[in-house]
Amino acid sequence: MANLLAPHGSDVAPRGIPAKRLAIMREALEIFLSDGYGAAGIDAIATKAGVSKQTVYNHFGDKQRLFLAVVEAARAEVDAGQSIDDDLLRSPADLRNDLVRVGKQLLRVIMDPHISALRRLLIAEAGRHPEINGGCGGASTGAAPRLVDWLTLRLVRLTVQGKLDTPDPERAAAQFVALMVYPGQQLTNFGATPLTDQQTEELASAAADMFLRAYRAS
Amino acid sequence: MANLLAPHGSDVAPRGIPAKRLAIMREALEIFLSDGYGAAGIDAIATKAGVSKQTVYNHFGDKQRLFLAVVEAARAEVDAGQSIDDDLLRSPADLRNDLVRVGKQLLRVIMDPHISALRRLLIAEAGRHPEINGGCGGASTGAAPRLVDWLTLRLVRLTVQGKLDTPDPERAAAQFVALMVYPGQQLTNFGATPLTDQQTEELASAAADMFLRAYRAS
Amino acid sequence: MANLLAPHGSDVAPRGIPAKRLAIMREALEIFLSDGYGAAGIDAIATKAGVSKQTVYNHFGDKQRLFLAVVEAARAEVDAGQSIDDDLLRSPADLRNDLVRVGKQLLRVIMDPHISALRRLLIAEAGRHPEINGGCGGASTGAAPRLVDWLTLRLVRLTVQGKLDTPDPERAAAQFVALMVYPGQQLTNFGATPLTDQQTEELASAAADMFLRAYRAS
Amino acid sequence: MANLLAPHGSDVAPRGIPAKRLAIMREALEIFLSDGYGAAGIDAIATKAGVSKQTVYNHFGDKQRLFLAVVEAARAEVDAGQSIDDDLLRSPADLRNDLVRVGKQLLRVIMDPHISALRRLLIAEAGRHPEINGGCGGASTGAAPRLVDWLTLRLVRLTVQGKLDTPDPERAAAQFVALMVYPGQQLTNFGATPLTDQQTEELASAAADMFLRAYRAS
DNA sequence: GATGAATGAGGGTTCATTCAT
DNA sequence: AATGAATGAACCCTCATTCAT
Repeated sequence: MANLLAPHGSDVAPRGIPAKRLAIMREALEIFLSDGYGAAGIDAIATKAGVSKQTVYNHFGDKQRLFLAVVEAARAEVDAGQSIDDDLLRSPADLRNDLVRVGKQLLRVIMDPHISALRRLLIAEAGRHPEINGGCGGASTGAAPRLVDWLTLRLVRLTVQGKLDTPDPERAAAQFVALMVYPGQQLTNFGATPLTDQQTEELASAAADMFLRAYRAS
Repeated sequence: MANLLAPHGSDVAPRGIPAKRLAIMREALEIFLSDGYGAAGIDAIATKAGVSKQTVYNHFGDKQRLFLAVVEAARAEVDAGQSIDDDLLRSPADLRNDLVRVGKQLLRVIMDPHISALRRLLIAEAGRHPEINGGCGGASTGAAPRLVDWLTLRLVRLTVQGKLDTPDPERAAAQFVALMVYPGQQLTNFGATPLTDQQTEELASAAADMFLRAYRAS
Repeated sequence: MANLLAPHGSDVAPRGIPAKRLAIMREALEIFLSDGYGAAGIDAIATKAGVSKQTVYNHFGDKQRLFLAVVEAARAEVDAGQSIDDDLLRSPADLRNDLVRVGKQLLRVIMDPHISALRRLLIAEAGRHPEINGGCGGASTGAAPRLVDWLTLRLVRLTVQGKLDTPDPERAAAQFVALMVYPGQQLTNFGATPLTDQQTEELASAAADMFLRAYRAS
Repeated sequence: MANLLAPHGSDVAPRGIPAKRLAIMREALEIFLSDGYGAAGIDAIATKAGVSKQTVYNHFGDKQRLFLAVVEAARAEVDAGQSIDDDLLRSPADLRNDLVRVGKQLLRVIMDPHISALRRLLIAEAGRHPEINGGCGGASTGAAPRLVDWLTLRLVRLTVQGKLDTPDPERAAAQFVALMVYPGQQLTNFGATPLTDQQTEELASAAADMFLRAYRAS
């Protein structure tokens, strides 16, 4: 995996991607994230990547295509990297406790500074670069479809086990995410400022509490 | 009120704000919203407002201060303009029905194209312009604190009436908003594409259902 | 008159044309003439004119419009500046001698290095800048319609006087010009190398001789 | 012969010229003619010729040498291709008629769009590329020395036959050409716009008429 | 002989900003 | 309070050219 968001250490070109191309993408992502599309300068990207400006153009054609390539790669990497401790919610002794722990992990993943920055960038440029959305709806803005899928599976199992009563498990999973993430984004300006541990705890708790009030098997 | 988001009709300067200053702010907002801060050009703003470029500088000092002034005014206007039908959830015969109607109105307000565009702009620039947040936390990014306050009041009353059981009404209100708005933003790329009537209906229904499962008085 | 082709002395703005604008035009003409449109650089023009590059753009919009403005002004100046000794061919004692002297003056005007350079530029860019021709046909490429008119008048008068027999004086005038100018251009690569005095003499003589053989009254 | 100006059909390399070299020259000529030397891009030439940019450099060294090679080949081809119906002016029953027909053929050859484009290019770049003129004077700018030679021969013969009286047949031939070609170039901006049939007819007639007035044997 | 990758310099153009009036 | 003219820096992009293969 390309590891675009990693520190600049690993110069190994992963998928046969030439090292220079990778370097360009890494620096481009960093600059796009911090400056936005409009204020990002090809010159700065090239310099930071240690290549000539024209090399950037040889590889990507123009600024917009560079942007799209970088964003696509970053999104793929984010999607691939998200995961939650697989032991949770499997056969929980303390259901609320597991829910809270899942919630905290979800928040840590979704509110991760790099991911949040990417999300802010995507939100900002969505209107100006329609190609940015691969038809997959809002999921593309950096939400966590894979996490929702993972959670859905767990809810189905818990419902079968008689511990929950979720008439529509996928919807319930999405609701659990919404209950935490939305206020989390409000509190942090979409990740611009970090979420404290205490806030994380409170958000996860509140979400778990409402979730259990609504869906715990009676 | 300045009416920045209104069509260019009313040339009357409201609160003693000079007409030219108002024109500048109006056009600046429009351009900032459509192009973003970085790509917006003072020249274009001045031209569209029918004034000299230097007049813009005379009034606002520089681009950043113009941006902040415009954003602040727009936010104030948005905050002042949000309202919900005051008859709802007062003493509802059909509680779920009222909740759904409140939800739909909330969605219409929050997902309004102008407001969404402003929110996207704020999210995009939040990291680059720290002054944008006046210490009021996430609320400033276009959420609806007033709406939450309004809803909290209703929930308190309904709980007193014995129709609901909300241990923390303010939290419950915020949760109700989150349940609708978060998926709404996901579906529409934060308002870049409009929400259909059917989607609105479904989001409000799903939120009301979960809300009632969690908080209806037993 | 703007005096674009003159040495850089006279900083007086003639027709209310601002001095900087005039300086830009003067240097632009010089660079366009020596480098051609494509190779001419706005940067060099601005520097030589002692202004900022942006000032050039403020005045002329873009390179093409600058080019057209400069060419138009130069052409107007050339058209206004061409003249021939008015005593010639008035009531000539020695018709051939006057014809030769007119021919030599014509050649000197038409083969003037500055004018030739302008003509080469116009010829080179005619295909790429259609606006360059003001509908006046080939005359616009730097030929000498005014000189032809002047000569036509003389031929009419001489025919009336019975000294010539020109059935179509305007055509005869144009023919006299063609007889000299065409070989003159061939010999000098359209003015890129100067015409020697001897060549001038021979061309004028040959043209006069043929002209008289064709049109002298019998 | 290289057939540079022909449509891209014949891929046979004629004189042992490698096919790729020929393709490069062909496309280079086309681009030089349409864009001029300065605006022509090696990249575009290589792409259109279906070779790598470096191949162009391997063959021609640099842009200037490519330009000179191409121009030289094109000029050779033009010189070789010009010819006039050999029956004309041999022993004409109607001298004026033959002269007019010769004039029209001359005009068609000299005002041919490809040849005119080449002439404009040569005129434009003559000042910047001194090597362009192989010491052969004005003939190099696309005039028709071979045609003048051909015509001279005819005039000598007609003078011997007593039908004409040309004291200097070569000069007379050049004059005949000048009388047509110069106004033809003026009318068409040196071939940028085509000459109509009627214009051709008129030019040839006028030239023939003056020519006969001057040189018909009395 | 042919290529893809890379380069430094420069292209035209627009930026936010200031000065004189 | 408002303007037109001017600026230096930076923008994205393309140029002719070379190196390693």
